[in-house]
Amino acid sequence: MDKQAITIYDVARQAEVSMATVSRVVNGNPNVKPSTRKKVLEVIEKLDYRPNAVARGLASKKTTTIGVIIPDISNAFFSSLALGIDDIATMYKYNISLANSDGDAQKELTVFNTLLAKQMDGIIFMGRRITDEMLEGFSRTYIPIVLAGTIDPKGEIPSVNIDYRSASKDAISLLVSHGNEKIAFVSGALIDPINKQRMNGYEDVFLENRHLSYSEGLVFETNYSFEKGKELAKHVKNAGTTACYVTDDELAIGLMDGLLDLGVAIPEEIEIITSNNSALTEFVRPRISSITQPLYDLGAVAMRLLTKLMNKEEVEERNVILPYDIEEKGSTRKV
Amino acid sequence: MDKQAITIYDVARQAEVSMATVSRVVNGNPNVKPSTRKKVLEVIEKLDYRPNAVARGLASKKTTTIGVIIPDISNAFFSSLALGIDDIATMYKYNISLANSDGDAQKELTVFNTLLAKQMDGIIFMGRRITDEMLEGFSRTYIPIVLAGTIDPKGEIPSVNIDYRSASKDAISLLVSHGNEKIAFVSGALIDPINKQRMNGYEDVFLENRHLSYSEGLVFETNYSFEKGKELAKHVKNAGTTACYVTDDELAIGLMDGLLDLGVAIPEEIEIITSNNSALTEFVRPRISSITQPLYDLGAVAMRLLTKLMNKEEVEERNVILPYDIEEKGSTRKV
DNA sequence: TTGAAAGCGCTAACAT
DNA sequence: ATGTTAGCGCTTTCAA
Repeated sequence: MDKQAITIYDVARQAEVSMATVSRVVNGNPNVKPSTRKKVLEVIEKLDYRPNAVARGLASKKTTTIGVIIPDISNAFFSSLALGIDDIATMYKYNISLANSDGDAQKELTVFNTLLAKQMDGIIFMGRRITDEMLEGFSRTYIPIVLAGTIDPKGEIPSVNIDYRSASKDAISLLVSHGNEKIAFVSGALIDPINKQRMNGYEDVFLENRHLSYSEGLVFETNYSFEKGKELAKHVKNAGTTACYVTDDELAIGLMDGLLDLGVAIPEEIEIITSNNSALTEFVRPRISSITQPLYDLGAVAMRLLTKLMNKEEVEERNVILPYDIEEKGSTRKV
Repeated sequence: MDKQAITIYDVARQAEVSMATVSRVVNGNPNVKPSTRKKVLEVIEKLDYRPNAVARGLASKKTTTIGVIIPDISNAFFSSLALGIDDIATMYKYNISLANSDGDAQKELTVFNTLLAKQMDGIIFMGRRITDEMLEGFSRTYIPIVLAGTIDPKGEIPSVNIDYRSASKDAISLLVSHGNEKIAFVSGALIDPINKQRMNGYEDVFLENRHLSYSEGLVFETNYSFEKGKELAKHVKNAGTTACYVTDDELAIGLMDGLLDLGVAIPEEIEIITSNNSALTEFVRPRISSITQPLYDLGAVAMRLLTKLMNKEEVEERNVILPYDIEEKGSTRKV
């Protein structure tokens, strides 16, 4: 027996008005005489009536719910974005349907489709890589989609990011300015567009500093995890590098931990700079220097952009680039 | 113009069958002749028909969506639970509506109500404290609710937890067995039921070890954050304690960092043991010893319990207690 | 300012 | 095995 037995019809009957009037009251439509509004409100109160959002969604074709596809909710980077998304969504009275994709292409597609079936008003997609199938799925629907902290190589989907290429270039240039000549590039999958951009930034540095020579032996591709970083430590050390740019914080922390185990002094012998400046970078000793991305804002702005798209407002820029900075902490030398 | 213009009716017409038959095919009802099933499937494919889950929800009174209320999505403890919830939810074909509450009582109430309005089939609640209003809200609805990693002092709401009292007692007893006599209890809000239980465990230790005397000066109440832990370091040191039990990992890491800054050797001079064994405890040097809670399982089991409740299956135990353990790492001494 | 009535797209008896 | 027919609870013209 559902307690949710009271419908708009019950309220209408008891208040001796039509369903339409109740609907108007509930939706704050001004075209209601104050006295009848009052009467309706009283009955609503008395009956403890709660509008059924599903019925409303069917009738109005709006669910006031947006879908969020996230690779890993327990990952500090993405959950920070999610927090920003949630805050702004709440501000604009939207709810969030959250779906973890494990970064699995098949699962992304599946959850995307169920999100569509559930009539989301919009979708925010986060992922390290976007498959062509996914892109095609995006283009086959008319509901607005925004990428947060996620790159569409074709630049067709509205998105919010920082300039990863320029950021990594700056980070690495900083290391160059410290006199480092053998700088390692420690990254997650190089096929990921975001890492491709970072790699471009790495290469840019060589173009500007002709005395440096690019060496494949200084590029390390692995997975985003503490353990992988730790495993990599000896290879990084053996490569004779004196500084590393790392594309993920956990990876960077693992790398540093491994290097410390090998007796390497950080930052005296090897400098490290990472990419996300998540809280983790503040928890370790020494603190890890990092590119600072406005993680929360990346999510918040993406959500704000989505609201505009959902309202069919004009948006001046569909591919938003947020500013970054570099925070020098304990894992890089003071000069 | 919605691309989602094709309805079950369109399919029915083109396939020259009734809506009911299409519905049967879509829902895998076996009472359909293979040949007509095939025909319907073809039309579905051709038209790229996707069932509207909102309409289905209205008609069937099931949304196959569950609500999840979480204090902070970017907190390692809760997001680990969320991951477990999501995995099992996906396994049982449920979607998740996620709502961040900031641990704010008012917001919890608000999101709970919108979740009800959106006709969730069930709700998983996580929070550090449950207000009476919230409890009353829970009791006013018939949809199943499960608490994950969250304590209802009255024990009325189905829940999944570990035995926090016993766990903290064990952790502290370990510190006693190392010869410590002044053991600090460093906690978040003592009013939170979970911390009350831990406090009880702390007190239990004194009952069993008459040579120890309880002192208020050894109980530190603060907020869950790295900074607060760091601030607390000097007070903890000045209190002359030689060991601390901490109820939160970030707090513990902050405390350790602060103590290290003060030149205190960990674990030689002060031992630390924390409560959640999140990945963070592995990132710092020394590694932090911890009670190990099955975080993922806490969420997974809660979700599994919820599915049973939603299916009106008999459940033997509505208040599930999962096992814990203690992992001795670098912040406690080997004996 | 209010009401009547036609859907929204689907499910679920009930027939056949 | 298939079709008919009511709804599900609400919004939204269109009239009045």
